[in-house]
Amino acid sequence: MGTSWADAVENSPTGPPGNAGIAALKSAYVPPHLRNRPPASSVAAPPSGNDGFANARPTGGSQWPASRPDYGRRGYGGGGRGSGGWGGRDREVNPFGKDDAAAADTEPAFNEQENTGINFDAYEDIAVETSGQNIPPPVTTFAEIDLGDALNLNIKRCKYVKPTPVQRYTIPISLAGRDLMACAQTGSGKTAAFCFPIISGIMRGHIANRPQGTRTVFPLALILSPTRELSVQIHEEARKFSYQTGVRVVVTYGGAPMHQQLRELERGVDILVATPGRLVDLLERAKVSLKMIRYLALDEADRMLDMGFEPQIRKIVEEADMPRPGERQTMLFSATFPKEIQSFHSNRSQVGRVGSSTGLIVQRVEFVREADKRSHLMDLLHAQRDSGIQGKQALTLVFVETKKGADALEHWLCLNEFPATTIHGDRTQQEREFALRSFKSGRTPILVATDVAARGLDIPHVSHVINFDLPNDIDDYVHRIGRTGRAGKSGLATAFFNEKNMSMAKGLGELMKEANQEVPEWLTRFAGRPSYGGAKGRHGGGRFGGRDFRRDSSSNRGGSGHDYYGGGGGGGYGNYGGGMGPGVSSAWD
DNA sequence: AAAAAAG
Repeated sequence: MGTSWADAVENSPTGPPGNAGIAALKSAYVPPHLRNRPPASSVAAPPSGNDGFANARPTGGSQWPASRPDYGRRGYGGGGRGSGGWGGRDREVNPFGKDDAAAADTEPAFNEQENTGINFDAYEDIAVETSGQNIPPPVTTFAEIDLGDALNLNIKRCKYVKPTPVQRYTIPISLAGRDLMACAQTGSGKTAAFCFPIISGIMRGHIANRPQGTRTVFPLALILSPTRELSVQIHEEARKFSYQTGVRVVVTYGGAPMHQQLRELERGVDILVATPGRLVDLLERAKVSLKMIRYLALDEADRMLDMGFEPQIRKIVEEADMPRPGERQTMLFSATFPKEIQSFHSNRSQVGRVGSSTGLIVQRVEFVREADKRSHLMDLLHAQRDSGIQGKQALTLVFVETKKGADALEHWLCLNEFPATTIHGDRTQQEREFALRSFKSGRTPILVATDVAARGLDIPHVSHVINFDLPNDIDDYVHRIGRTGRAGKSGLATAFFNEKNMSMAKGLGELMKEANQEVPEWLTRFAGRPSYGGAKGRHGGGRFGGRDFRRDSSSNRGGSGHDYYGGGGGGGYGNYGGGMGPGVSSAWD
């Protein structure tokens, strides 16, 4: 498999040694039965001197004071900074709405965690490993990192009391100007993890003047995500973090009229959140230039580096005017990373993993013949309706394989008086967004979805994920069930398994076993069949010919393993040495 | 083989 395009994303072939070193963290979710084991930490990668932006000069008299004494004044953002920032006449809408009344000073701290939606206690015991040379140490409080007054106030407004593990480890790394690759779910505070350093860096960094007198805009940071809804979600969060910092965040995505997005862009943009297709369009129309990009963040990075996105990502990262690696900071985030992506990083990489919330999900798998799926689904829905689970705030997400299948199932559910809606790529963007809102609000507490909803979407109160059709890739399964058990809450995931899913038997069984779930005997039996067992992982059934590295490393337990040492990306994976021995071979260990 | 992402 050609890796050069991904190398362009992540590596610096020409830069000085280590200049584009991917600093990251490695961590492992530790289920309750294995906790209280000391977290491993290894430092093995070659030096990474990518401090290109870490040592951004103090701003001196620039318009970007590290802290803004005027943050209390609404609608003021200090205009006149090229294409970025809020124009003086613009009034910045308060993204916190009425909640902001409680914003700062008087809010008592003791119950704030309640409101974050993140069950911090569930994260307390997560072991985190980092690997790489001279990794900045993790922090335990936001106070330890100087993000600036305005950003700190927004953190307070968000009612974040202390950083989540992914934030504790990645923020210092990012602030030090290092590239990183981190494995974590959105509900674990991932968006903040890459937004805080970007916002902080833009505020205090020295910003060269952006070209004037052109309608082209020059964002300083680019955040890419694989679906429109995810981009919208990231934008909403990023707006909160950047409120009254003077840093302007704009989102662009397809399926919506372009002129409105263009108007937003022309009002100034510092951080651009985008889906690849629309961004390519904007680049070709010269509406956007990437010349000034200092930060590139890929959310759901494994999907972004997937074959289907390759041409677009290549255009954006290689063929447009984006600064090369080493001249920009690159951050990759995903809940799963196939080993091929890791090998792209070669021996400069440091790969991380932060507690996936999968351990908080009860996983069940049931053998359901294709023809029985609907009635079985009906049984489940009836049961949870009767037991009151399907209240207003308990949502059920049903994944199916095809768009057509989604429509059909939604129709059937509605006929049977189950309030359902559907989201998939054949619906208009308006319909998609309406469906998502209707689901979130509980108006239609059943959402039938294709994989468009599998990744990254943070929907509170999804109590049940049903894999009506199982995916063909264990990573997709991990992403899908990650829609429940968000932010440290518990959730239920039910999968319908039948003879069409034999290729998943081994992977699913292993995954469930390692997550300390009850594995049906029949599934183990299927997994043991030589014709099915492990064919996928070993011979490349996945998109990358492999699976999430956690899974790979666990399948390497017995033997020849470690193909990542010699593997494709031109380099070792030696940094695994101390941190990822057999004893720590899996996320679920 | 399917889904997503431009119109």
